[in-house]
Amino acid sequence: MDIGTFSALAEPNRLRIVELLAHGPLTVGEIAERLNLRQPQASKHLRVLLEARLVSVHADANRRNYALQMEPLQEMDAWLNNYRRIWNERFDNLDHYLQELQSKPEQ
Amino acid sequence: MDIGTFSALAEPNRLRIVELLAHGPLTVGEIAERLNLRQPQASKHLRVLLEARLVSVHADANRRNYALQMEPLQEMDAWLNNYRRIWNERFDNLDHYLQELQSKPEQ
DNA sequence: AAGGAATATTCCTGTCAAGGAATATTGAAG
DNA sequence: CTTCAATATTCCTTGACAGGAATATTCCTT
Repeated sequence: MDIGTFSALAEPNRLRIVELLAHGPLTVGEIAERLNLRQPQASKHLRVLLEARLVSVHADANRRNYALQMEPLQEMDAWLNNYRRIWNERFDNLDHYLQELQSKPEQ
Repeated sequence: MDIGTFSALAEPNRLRIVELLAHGPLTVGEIAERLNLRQPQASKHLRVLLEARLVSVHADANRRNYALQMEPLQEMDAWLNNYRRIWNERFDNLDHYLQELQSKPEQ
């Protein structure tokens, strides 16, 4: 698991940017406006997200369109797989326990 | 999505602690030993993980057993759901594209 | 060529977090 | 009650990072 992903998402404004870009690519100005950020800060946060490969840029003349990149999130997803096993096991144990209760209803 | 989870995991040693605890609860000393950390740093990192609810403690006399807690990871999992939709869509699009190619093999 | 819009970068400052070293706490055993 | 083992906490220093303000860059328009 690449820690850069966690670091990038550990900042409130950057997390909001990611969630905003989930609905489609946006320009720096649009992001700054919707999140009530000053333009330089928006740029800086986007730079960090870019280095974490969480977004990509596509220059369109004066403007720059930032789009969400799924790879780091997919990596997170894959990383979580190890833990899903664990919490499923625990759930299974609970399940077995409940079935035990069912099979001996009045004890 | 709780940012505290990302912040806690954004530190290499803490991520390693979490991955270590995936195999079962451990004591502070065991964690420090296996990760080549000094005991105070291990304690401090565990404190952060505790505040992020990523681990729980169970005092056993002199020792303290730390165990992984799944809730924050499950929350991450739920948060990722929004994005799984997106990358599945894109995969579907690619899929359609490949089928188009198949239906017009020699063009 | 000049001006303006969109964006990036730089400099500065304050805050926060991490590691090292030392020390405090807690519990068990003699 | 003293000692020792396991763990937590404190103090200190250093480095990273975020925001503000100002400035640089790039590209379009006229």
